Amino acid sequence: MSDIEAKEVKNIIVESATLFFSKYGFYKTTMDEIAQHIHKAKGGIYYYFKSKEELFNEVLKQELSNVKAELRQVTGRNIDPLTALKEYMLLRLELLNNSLNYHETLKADFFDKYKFVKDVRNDFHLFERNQITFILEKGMREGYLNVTNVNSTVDVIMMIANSIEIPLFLQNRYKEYENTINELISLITNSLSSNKK
Amino acid sequence: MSDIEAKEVKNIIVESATLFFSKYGFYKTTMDEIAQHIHKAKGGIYYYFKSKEELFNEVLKQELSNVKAELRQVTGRNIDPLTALKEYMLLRLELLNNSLNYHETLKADFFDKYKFVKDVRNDFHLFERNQITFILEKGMREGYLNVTNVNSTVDVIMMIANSIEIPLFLQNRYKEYENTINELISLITNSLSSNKK
DNA sequence: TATTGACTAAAATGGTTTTTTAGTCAATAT
DNA sequence: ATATTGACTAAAAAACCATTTTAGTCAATA
Repeated sequence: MSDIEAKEVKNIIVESATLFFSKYGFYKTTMDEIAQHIHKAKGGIYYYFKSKEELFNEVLKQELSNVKAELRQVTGRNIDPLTALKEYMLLRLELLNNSLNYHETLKADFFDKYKFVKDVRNDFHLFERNQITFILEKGMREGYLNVTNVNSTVDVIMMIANSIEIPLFLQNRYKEYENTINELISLITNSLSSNKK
Repeated sequence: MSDIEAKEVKNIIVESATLFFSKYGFYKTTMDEIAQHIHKAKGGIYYYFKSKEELFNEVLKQELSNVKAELRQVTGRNIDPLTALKEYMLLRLELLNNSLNYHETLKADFFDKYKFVKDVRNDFHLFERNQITFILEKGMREGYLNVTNVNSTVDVIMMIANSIEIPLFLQNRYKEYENTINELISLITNSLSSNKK
């Protein structure tokens, strides 16, 4: 079979897997139901993926890949850095709030049992670090921002962004915190802003 | 027996309970070992506390009461509000990092199973809200701070403070994040600072 | 009022069997 | 060769049952 068709099948598997992993999570999803849903034998999945973990990893990778693509659009636009940072943070939270497989990797039991998602998570963290660094450095060049140490500031923003994920996504406080998130972002941008105006 | 002696026994029970709860946590601690440790019959504990949960609640209450007492000293001192806020946040984290029973209430399984610690937690949150509000309002009066809405700002600070607890205390990232915490506090104070100097 | 210790009911634990499920592989089809 | 199948295995999960532990009670007692 041709490469294109092979890629098709692989994609179909991932699509089906995404469906089930998103709905039932990693544990409650069986390889059999993923296979049955696409009218294939379970063994076939193992022709494309060497394990359930690797399949989940691929699903997670694609999920975050979509998030990255959307976030890149914010960084790409030519707007002032404070607005960019604000929009980046808001969009980031909204997108991740809908990333159900990413949520699974935040859960405590998943966290220490499964190291196999580490690479995808690290990749995403690195991506975000780069995006935020890019925004801040642009802001510095153009005089909108006044930051003594960009790296340290990025560290702080990353720490905050990552820390609020658990209350927001796992404890279902997204609605409750909605207003405060806006204030949080204002506090951050206010702190970084030079008084150039 | 006199009130004083009764209070003594109650305190002894709480002391013993603190010992075991701190070491083994709520689940792994038995009422029997608490009783045996003070050479009393288990039934006796139920003369002073109506349940294991109530006893744990009392232990938690005292633990947080100590934290509150130490934090009040920061707020009480007559220093400039930015320094106060900084010291408050740092001390808060250090004290809570050592509050093992408080940590237990942060754990996911505890979180949704046990509502009985809700009051103590709410009380502590209210206390902190008051302390931070006090610092900010003092700062406003004296012209050190420039905050459009004190309540919203307190919301943000509370959200950040509470959010970082899980990575810090449950995921053991205290050391890893130590430098970043200082930067975080600088970011906050920098944002709130008027340019009075 | 305070304390005891035997008591109960419910939950936790341990061990065993059964079922489910991830992963393999030889056979087969394309 | 490249895919796909479905029966197979080993291991994990679930279900089951017996036993033990433990939270909580209470009548007796100091």
